[in-house]
Amino acid sequence: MTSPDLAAVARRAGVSAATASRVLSGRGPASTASRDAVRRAATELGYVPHPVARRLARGAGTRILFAVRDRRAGILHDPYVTRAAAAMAAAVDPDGLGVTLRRLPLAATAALETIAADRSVAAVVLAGHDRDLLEHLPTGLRGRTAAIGAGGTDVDSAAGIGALLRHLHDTGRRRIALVSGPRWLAASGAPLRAYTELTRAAGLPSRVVAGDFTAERGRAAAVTVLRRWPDTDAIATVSDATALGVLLGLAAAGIRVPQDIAVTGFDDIPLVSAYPGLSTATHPVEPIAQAAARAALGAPAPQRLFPSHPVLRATA
Amino acid sequence: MTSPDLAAVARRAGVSAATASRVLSGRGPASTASRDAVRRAATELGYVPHPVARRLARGAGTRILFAVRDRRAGILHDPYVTRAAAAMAAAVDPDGLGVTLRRLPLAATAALETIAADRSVAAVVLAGHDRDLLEHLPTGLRGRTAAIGAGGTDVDSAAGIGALLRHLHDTGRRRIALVSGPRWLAASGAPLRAYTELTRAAGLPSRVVAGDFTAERGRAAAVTVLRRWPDTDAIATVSDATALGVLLGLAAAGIRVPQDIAVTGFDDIPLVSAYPGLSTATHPVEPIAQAAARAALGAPAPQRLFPSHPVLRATA
DNA sequence: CTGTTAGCGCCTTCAA
DNA sequence: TTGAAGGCGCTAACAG
Repeated sequence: MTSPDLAAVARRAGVSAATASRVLSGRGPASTASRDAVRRAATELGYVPHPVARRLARGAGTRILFAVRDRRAGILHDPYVTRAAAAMAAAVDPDGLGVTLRRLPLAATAALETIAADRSVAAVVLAGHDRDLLEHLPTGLRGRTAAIGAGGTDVDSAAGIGALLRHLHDTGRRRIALVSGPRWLAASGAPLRAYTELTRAAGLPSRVVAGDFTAERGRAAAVTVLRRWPDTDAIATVSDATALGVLLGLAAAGIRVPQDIAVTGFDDIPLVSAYPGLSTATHPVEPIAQAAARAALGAPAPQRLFPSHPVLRATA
Repeated sequence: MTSPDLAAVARRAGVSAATASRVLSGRGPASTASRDAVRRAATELGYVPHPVARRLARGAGTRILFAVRDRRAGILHDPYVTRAAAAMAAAVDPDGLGVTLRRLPLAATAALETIAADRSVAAVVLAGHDRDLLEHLPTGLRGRTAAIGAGGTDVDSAAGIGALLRHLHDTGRRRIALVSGPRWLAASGAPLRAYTELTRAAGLPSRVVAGDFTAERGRAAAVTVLRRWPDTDAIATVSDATALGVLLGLAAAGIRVPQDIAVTGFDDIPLVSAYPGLSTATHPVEPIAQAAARAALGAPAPQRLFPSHPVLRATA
């Protein structure tokens, strides 16, 4: 009842364990004859390599570490993070690997050194990084690290948010505010640049408030916008959560959406955007996370930037 | 720069590797003297056991498999699943393990056999199971499997939903419908029983429609309820997603919430329940998932049933 | 292209 | 209580 090992396969195929290993792992040469013999023996015996033994022998780890840099301890409960983690956990299943989730503080260098020394870690997927972090990766992590977000596998947020901004402009909005992402985050750059370019090109005023992807900050941002620029007629945000907070803030102030102020989100999270009829743009988190996991494991990255499409509903 | 191995620790402590192993793994006898010597040597060298080697030697796997039984392929994108998976991924980090996510078809026996034979799997956490599945676990999985939901670690949904139903009754609702979970799911039983008991005790009519935790089915269920029992004055559901669908369905029919019909959800998902002001009950998914993961790994289960508290907002 | 020989790092009988 | 020896299952360097 115990599964056969490599030796059994080799014996049955009439070759040495080394040859069987070469054939089955696809590393190293092997004649067609022995290749066939080994393959046949393997299927006949129902041989399945032991992933743990394999990893140990190769000196490779057995898990992907999804490291999320953020100042909030609760970041690991964030829908974006949980979705990405789950997608990776499903993606690495065929490889016999697992996924571990860990938060990194903003000053993450020391933590990365620790990770580099952890022999159970096969590869690392980084999120919430800034430029500096990517450029100063520990030597031991180079070649087995991938990033989700700016500089790595990412959604084309500039295109998605750009399209929303253009829609706002096309529908007559002229005083558009943006609730952006936090400054410490590299990924905050692209949407901000898209906004800056568009407002400048269209001769619109620039009204930016920094958010942090939470609804709470969105709400506060809405208040700030109303106070600083009372004639604002649209508020674009960089996440559905932020947009939800903005909606709550506007509702509390008795402002009608979209009549008085239009609102857009970003992410198109199914349950979140459906109810308020949030106008937003898609964010294929799962494919991105899977691509990042594969890239971290050494697969050639087929795609760096995943498209984002506007989804217009009721709020803009 | 390469980390020290057990042999190095043993050498420095003046004992054999076997003794060092016994001390550091906490298995097997060791004199106080050698115990101290080994411990000191280990900390001095900054020794960290190699998780993969350890697991191989013990014949244990390196990952927890979170197996979710469901008929929908998209179940792995469900917020409940992703939250649980992420929580486990964070929880097993200290053990050097990882988490893998996999869907199981309703007829899951064969899949479980495969899992039992997978030597990379240290333990299994099961969700979406029915009674039969738990009772017919493959031998190889017994002792290293835990379940989330009925019969395992679970939220006290009967209490949470019971409290909501009582609230509905207390506020004058007398024709309360329930959109339940799917019949093939063991966890659907508790809320249904709570509903049945309450309606019977209060002499109310029983109006049950089966849902499946999706908003789409919630919407359909609302339509069904309106058609079959037009005088319904409250609709309780077993998930926020379902409740959202119900809200959308009622809105489409021009029905006012809560004036005409009150609506309750279950889960209290932050972003989801906030905007419509959904009245719901809490569901501590993360603690439950962590407890299940620990239980699967052999830790004594400290708690089987986690409390659920009603959260009253605008819809009921 | 192939087999032999050593590991990978730890755990676990077994005899002392 | 301890050490020696032999795995766990597979891979990699090295002759041949």
